[in-house]
Amino acid sequence: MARGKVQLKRIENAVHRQVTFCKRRAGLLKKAKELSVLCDADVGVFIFSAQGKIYELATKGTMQGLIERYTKCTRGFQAECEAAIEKQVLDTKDEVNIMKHEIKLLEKGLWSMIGGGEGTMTLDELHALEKQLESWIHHIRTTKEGVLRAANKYLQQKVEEQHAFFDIEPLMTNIPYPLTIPNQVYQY
Amino acid sequence: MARGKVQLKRIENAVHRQVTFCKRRAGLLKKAKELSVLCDADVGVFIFSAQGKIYELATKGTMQGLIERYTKCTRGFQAECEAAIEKQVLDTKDEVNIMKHEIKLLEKGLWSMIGGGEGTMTLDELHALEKQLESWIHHIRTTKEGVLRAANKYLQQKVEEQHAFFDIEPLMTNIPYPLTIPNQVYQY
DNA sequence: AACTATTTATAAGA
DNA sequence: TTCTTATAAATAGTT
Repeated sequence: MARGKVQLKRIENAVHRQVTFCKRRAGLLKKAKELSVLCDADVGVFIFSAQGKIYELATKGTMQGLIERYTKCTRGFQAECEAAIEKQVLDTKDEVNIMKHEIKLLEKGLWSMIGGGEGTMTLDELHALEKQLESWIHHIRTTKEGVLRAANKYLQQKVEEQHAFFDIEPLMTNIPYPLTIPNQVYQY
Repeated sequence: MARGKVQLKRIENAVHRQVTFCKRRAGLLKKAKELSVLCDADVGVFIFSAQGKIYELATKGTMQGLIERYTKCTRGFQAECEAAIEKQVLDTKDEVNIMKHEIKLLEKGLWSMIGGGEGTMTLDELHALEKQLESWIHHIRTTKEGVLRAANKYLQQKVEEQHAFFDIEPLMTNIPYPLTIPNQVYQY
């Protein structure tokens, strides 16, 4: 703004442009500070140079603080961003649910194959099923000696508990029970 | 800057301050735009008036875009937020992977049942399968009183068998297999 | 909101 | 970069 009007377009000469950038950058930050002081305003300015370097000014607190304040007040755009993220998360959760369903189906397949039962089972069917499971476990346990021995240790304790626990009156019912298979997360 | 030097301090007269705010605000945003055009820089400016109103300028894209860029370069608070979101996503993906593993396990178990053998299963897989079976049994035994009572009758027999079974090889081993059986509450 | 006297910012040169 | 200086631009006080 001196010794020549300025054309409002990119300065082609690189040196000239760099010099102008330094000067005007300083001027802009100075103006920002003046505005904040004179008029009791809070101003945030950040400048990315063409080389990617950042110059910034926050007239109150930190730039992050001002940004948070800005974002809180603005809400509109960021809400969309968050909605997009949320959607992605929900999509993934949908995928999880689909997989859970798949797991249920597989488990049901196992159930059906083992017990031959449908959605509800009678007590006798449950008995049979449990026997099947027991035998399957037994089969697994006898497969590997190490597994077997380790299982023994557990079951010897368990048997004690079962004695105490199951010594209740052994009444029978024929109420059919809905068969829901737990979704279990395994730990090793 | 005209007809009197300016004191760099808050303008006390409210009207005067408001007028100056309007003028200088416009000037600041103009300077910011000029800087960006002339020097090929990206500038973000936001101004909170004393009344809490926001005035802003983003010379490229949106203010949010610039803020994100700023934050990425700065590695500040938002990085933590993004990390938290990322963690949530990764946790969900972990869950997916666990479920995929579970599906494989079930498929394998199913296949073994069909094929009549478990020769292709690893020890760990056997363990997991066993846990699943245990949990199912546990489910059967604890879910409904009727089931429990029915199970009692069976288990009272079973306990005898187990006694006989475990009396064969009653000694402990120190093989470190994880043997915790999930004590799980099932929902319907 | 317009005007204008001045101050301030800064383009060009060194 | 920094300084200098002529000049453009911004704006304080006024209307």
